[in-house]
Amino acid sequence: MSPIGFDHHDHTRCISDTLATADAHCAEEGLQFTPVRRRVLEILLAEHRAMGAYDILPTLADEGLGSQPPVVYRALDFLVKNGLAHRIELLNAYIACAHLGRAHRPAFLICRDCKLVAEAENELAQGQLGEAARHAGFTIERMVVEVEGLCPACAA
Amino acid sequence: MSPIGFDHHDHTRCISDTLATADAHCAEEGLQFTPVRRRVLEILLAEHRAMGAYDILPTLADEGLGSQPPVVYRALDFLVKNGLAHRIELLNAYIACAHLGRAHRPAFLICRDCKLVAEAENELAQGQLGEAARHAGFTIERMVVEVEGLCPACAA
DNA sequence: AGATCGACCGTTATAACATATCAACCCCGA
DNA sequence: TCGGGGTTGATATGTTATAACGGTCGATCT
Repeated sequence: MSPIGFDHHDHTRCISDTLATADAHCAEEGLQFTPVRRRVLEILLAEHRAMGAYDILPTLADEGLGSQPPVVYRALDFLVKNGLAHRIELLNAYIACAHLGRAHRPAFLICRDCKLVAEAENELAQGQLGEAARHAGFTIERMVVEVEGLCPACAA
Repeated sequence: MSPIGFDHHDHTRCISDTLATADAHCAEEGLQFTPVRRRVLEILLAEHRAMGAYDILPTLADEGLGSQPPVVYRALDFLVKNGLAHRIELLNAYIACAHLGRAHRPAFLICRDCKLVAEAENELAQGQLGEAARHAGFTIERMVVEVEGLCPACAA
């Protein structure tokens, strides 16, 4: 699985495909993919960039889909819980999942300059860290792996 | 380097050693280890647990060392910048460095139950993720690795 | 149909975390 | 003794996140 985000790709396609996959996934799982939730995912998908809840809110409000923080946070919680989006802890922000449908432990490459975020795979649980955790008797439930740096475009 | 935090150890010693090392380090580097900064590190050292800025503030205020948020945040920034403390992004909180003096890329094991935090070493830059980043042309500057789960005591 | 339940949404208010700004202070070196 | 860098004090404000409560709507049971 290669990082998605910094490379060029057919983004219109990328959006519609992901939305379709999300529709299918929710139908399969019996999840309610409501207008607010769907629209928030759509807004996140517009760019491979993390957005804060308060960045999303005005768009939602313009469209009469809820104008108060809890509306966005509830939608984001739903998306994150069901693997349709991820939270970027370094930015206190959210991003659409780029590997929808595939089980994965995500790792993020975050450009500190243009704020673009790429999603890669982390193999950490298998490595020395997983070993150290097991040795310490620690039960791993969730891993946050975020790398800050410069994307190819901004490095140039 | 083994994770520090879940195991039993002579904590009084752990505190005084770290403070002494910090004193020496600051003297060497020509850093001003002022009363506020030293006291904040001391407060963080009291437990292997992450503390929010607003947890630290009252203690500081009681002692006449500043009673407003910027005072704590400035001290925390100093400690983090100089490797005396780390910020835990998952918790929006801060913890004293447990491997003071040794160059390291920290990884954290965070117990979601008792909030104890252990500091381990992350080997990520060498693994597949580092490889993927290089392949994507991404320049790594900072890595955040935080693992949430259950510590041995809470799992029992 | 009416009762009931669960999931979602709207709204108000507030909690928790963080920073901008400007003035005052202190030490040290020119 | 003057000036500059770094630190602190104080006020105000910005940003992110949640608690709490009530209303709506559709599904299900009787």
